[in-house]
Amino acid sequence: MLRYNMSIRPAMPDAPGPALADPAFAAHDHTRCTAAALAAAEAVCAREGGRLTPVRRRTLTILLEAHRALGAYEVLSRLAADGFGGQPPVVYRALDFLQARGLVHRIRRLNAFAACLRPGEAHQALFLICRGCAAVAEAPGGGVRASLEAAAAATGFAVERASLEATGLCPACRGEAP
Amino acid sequence: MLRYNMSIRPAMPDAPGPALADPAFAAHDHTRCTAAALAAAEAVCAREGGRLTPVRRRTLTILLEAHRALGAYEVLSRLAADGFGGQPPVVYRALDFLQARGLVHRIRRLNAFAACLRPGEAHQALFLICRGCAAVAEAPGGGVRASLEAAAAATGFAVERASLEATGLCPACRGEAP
DNA sequence: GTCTAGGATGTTACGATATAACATGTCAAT
DNA sequence: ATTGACATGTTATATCGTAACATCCTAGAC
Ligand SMILES: [Zn+2]
Ligand SMILES: [Zn+2]
Ligand SMILES: [Zn+2]
Ligand SMILES: [Zn+2]
Repeated sequence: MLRYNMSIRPAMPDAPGPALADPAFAAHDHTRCTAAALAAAEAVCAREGGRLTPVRRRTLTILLEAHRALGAYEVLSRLAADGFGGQPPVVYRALDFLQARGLVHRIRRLNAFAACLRPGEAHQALFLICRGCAAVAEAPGGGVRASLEAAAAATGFAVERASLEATGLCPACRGEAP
Repeated sequence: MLRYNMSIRPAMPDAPGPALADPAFAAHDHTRCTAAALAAAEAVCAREGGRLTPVRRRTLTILLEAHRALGAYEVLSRLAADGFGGQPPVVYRALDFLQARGLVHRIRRLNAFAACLRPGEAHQALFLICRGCAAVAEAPGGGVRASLEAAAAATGFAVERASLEATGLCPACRGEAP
């Protein structure tokens, strides 16, 4: 198990903006999770239909490699740098495709997108956004989702999709700035 | 108890867009809840500081009277029609003020704002957004919030604010289009 | 009453995010 | 080869949100 900031992206401050999205602010082997996610993406497309075309694949790998939440225009500029069309619809369409298959999540509080860390598995994402370091973690939100459905059922509402996002302080930032 | 569409806004189709925000898709006396919310707003300002100036008061009553989620520019155009400044910062500042005091909620999935239905009471809002009729209900989300905090605690994350929003079908629309 | 400092509002200008609409291209099945 | 479905490229524009600065109002100090 590798410490993310120590070994995976040692010399890439990568400017400010929404940051890391890892399982729960915990370290992990990033190259491995990227490869796994890409393989899962192929499998999902094979199963659910739709082709993982070059733009779509590149969009996904951009999000996986960045390993943090990126704005659509940030993704777009990287796509353009790689020779793909540089207009907004290109990236929004790719993101739509990936979102529809659960390979990418949208984080509404940030107007940003992040690669899913559990592609292929049915799950409810819960995003924890640190206001100290801008890190974003995708945590399992199954329990929260169940609780939400119970609350909704009390009013007769049938939940189809839920967005669960919280802001606060990650473990590291709690120590620094309590 | 009055049936909202029958007696409160009988002749006002009010165009499409995000719709009603009532306690749980249930009917209620709207003039009463508007007056109560305004009184609560005065009390909150007296207690927490800040003045409920004309623009701010009017912004709040616009949301209360619309009784649904409104985009900032929708609110703005109504403010302008009432003689208040017609520039975006006017409405965004008023909305910021009201949000900071819990008198208005922001609904991120809709890029819209709705008057709080429990002003003055500490509470976690849970928004239920119907994809059939675009109605929006603010339900009590205390239980969901507790569940979310438990999930976050498992990763050492300290939750400060949470947005809980679900899309699905309201009771009425479930019957019509199951 | 005047002065003054902080807060509130008005206004210009711009930045950031997202989509509509249409043209073009690709590919696999007939 | 033809065709139809899907995918991409491109132009233009819609929608949402903020920075920065000028002006004004108001409450307390004197
Ligand atoms: Zn996920
Ligand atoms: Zn942090
Ligand atoms: Zn509320
Ligand atoms: Zn409905």
